Amino acid sequence: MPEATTIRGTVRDTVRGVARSSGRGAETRERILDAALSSFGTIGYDGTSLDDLANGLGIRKQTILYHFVSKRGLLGAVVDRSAADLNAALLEVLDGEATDWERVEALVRSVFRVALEQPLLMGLLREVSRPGSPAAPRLKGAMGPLMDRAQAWMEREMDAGRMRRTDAQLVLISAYSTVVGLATEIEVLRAAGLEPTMRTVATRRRELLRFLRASLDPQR
Amino acid sequence: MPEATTIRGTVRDTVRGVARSSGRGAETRERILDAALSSFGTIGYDGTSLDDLANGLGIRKQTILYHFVSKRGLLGAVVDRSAADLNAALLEVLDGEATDWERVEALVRSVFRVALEQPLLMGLLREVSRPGSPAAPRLKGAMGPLMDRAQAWMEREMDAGRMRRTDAQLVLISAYSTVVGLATEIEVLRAAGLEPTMRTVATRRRELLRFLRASLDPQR
DNA sequence: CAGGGTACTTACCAGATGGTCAGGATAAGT
DNA sequence: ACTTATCCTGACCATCTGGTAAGTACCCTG
Repeated sequence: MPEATTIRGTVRDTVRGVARSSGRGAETRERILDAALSSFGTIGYDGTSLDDLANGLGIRKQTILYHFVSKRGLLGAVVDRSAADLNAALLEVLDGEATDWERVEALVRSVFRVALEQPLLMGLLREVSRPGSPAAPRLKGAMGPLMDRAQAWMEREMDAGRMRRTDAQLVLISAYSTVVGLATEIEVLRAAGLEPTMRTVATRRRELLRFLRASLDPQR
Repeated sequence: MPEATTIRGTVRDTVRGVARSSGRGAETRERILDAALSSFGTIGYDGTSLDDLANGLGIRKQTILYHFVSKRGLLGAVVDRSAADLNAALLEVLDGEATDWERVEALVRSVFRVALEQPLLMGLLREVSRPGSPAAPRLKGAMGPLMDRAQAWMEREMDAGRMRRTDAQLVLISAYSTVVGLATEIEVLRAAGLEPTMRTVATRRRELLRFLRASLDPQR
């Protein structure tokens, strides 16, 4: 399943640490990561077999293991890359000049843009957010610092009276769940025979913004 | 993992069709279903091994296969029973005397009550709502008629001018996703080291009601 | 052209998985 | 006492799983 390979990699290559030898193998490596993201995000980690993954790529399973050592290693790499994508999108906003509510709005729009470009990524997040997932700690490690930074910023805003005082972490988790829930919603839509449109996603985004405004806006 | 076996089965036994011979084996059958629901809803269908399931029950794997023929059969039975639980809760409201907005509110409260009593059920729904799931058609078959009925009712309300005219199916799917998303949210909360409280769930419920009101309330 | 690293493959394996088959135990019916 | 049906189990198996070991082909560099 080619799965609409959406335009990726704008920022990624400069972000990812090792930068990989960039020889011929880098392309294969990238193709494996794409296919793995797709598979993990839809049929899940346990449901994914390395043989199937390799066959779908016209490659031998051992090639995957050569690049990523183990199945868990592959999952780890996929999570790292995806987290880097999300981080890049969010950092762009956090380092931008938008302030107060504008910044919140920019953050939400940024995340939803990523979700639209790479719907599979949401599926991966959902898969990996489960407590038993082998990559749960890794995700936490990759996304945690950013979440902490966002939380700290929110609390500073609260101290300054520009945000209503609430549990910042709870609000963040709620927002995270909403975004990840997009994956479920899209799948349910498809199961019901409806192709998800921009409108359905926009509705969710509007609802999230409304929730955030109600939680954070200092006046009322 | 005993997993807080919550009070189940009030209505179920009268609902489930076959009623099973109710001999000695019925108890074992029920215990298997409980354990399977727990396992499928947390570590997923693929992540569940019949051997582990059986060991956890102090039983041999063949006993499971005797009762449910195959692993898919077991999943099907779990889905059927869970769908029956949900159906019973919803039918109670749909056959009740509440009307208009009161009825919507009663439906939402009813579903959230079930979600609170049986959090595992939401995990199962999420697992089974995925396109590749072997039980996806079964879930559709079990829940579809009720959804259709709800949709038809909403459209009658719209025709009568008691509800704002929108895409009823889309609203229903959105609500469904929100409820199922509870499973994800609870897991993320736990992963963040927070024990989910009544408050977090209540917030979600309030948000869903707000969304429904905004979508359906005829006056603005 | 020798040597070494990179990319990928064939051959192979130990363990786990879902599933089959042939029973054994117990209780109920005749 | 004989049968029958229900419930459960041990022995066994084909297949698939992730993973290892040992190559092969292809660069590049000295």
